[in-house]
Amino acid sequence: MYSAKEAAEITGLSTAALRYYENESLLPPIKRNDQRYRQYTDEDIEWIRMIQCMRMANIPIQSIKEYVSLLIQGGKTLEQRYEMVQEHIENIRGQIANLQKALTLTQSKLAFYEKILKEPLHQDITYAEEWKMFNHGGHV
Amino acid sequence: MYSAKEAAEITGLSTAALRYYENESLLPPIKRNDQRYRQYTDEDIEWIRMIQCMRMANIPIQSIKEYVSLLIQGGKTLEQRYEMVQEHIENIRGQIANLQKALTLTQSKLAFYEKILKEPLHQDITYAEEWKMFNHGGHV
DNA sequence: ATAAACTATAAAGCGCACTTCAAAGCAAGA
DNA sequence: TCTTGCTTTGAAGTGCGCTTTATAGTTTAT
Repeated sequence: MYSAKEAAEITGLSTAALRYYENESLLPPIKRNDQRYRQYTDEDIEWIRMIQCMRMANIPIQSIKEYVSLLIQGGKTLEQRYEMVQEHIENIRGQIANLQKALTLTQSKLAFYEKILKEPLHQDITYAEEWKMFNHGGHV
Repeated sequence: MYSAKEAAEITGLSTAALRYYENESLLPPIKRNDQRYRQYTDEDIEWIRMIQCMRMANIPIQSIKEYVSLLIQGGKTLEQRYEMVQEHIENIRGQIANLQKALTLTQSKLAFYEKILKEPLHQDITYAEEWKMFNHGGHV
């Protein structure tokens, strides 16, 4: 059993964020002691980690909420959850693809800068020319 | 030369977003015709595409602004820009790493669901158990 | 007895990246 | 002339994901 503060330390979230998640029904209602203080179980911590994983994938709070709702309803919602997870995967793949594209372009930019730092040009390049230069293969 | 509407169509942004970028100095001041309407040049469009690339990498407006400011100042800011681009690359790599991690876990989840859909369990699993099951290798 | 440390709640606030609104102007076509 | 369509501006509004604030309660140490 962990206090609010401990749960926050373990997960790296703030106590406020944990309460926010609970209010938004991303977490089940956390047990309280007779002082009405929250007592997070190991299962709660696992649960929080799952939410962190989903947040890491930029899944919106609302979608997590829907998923959690199905999960709590149990076995008969399995197919719906299966479909949601498939969509999440597609979404993550899309994000990765975008980032890869941006990474490639940004690396070209870096290479371009490295080249100029080594062999300085004796003439300034306009902003758009610079962009074109690495975006279209080094020719203005 | 493109009207506001055309520039919006070409880039996929809204005219409002284009004005917002201009106000925030992500774009240089766009030329106007004698009706005071904006006239986007091909260079402006290229410029916008660069911003879109940076936004795709989740680079905040403020950072783009700083980068653009250096770019407009020209050649003597090359090293600063070089460093910024390096940081952007590290940042993008970090984002990709996070997404890869989330993707792996989510794929495990999908595999877990597929298995259960084929060979149904005759007992419900609790939420945290389900998570543990795929997160820790299939054992509760 | 008092202060320090932890907790609780509801409500308001915040930073970001836009979007929407309201009021106005110009220009071409019916 | 009047409507339609495009544009302008500043200001206010929106949605998200929390954070901060204000107020209050309990327990432990000094």
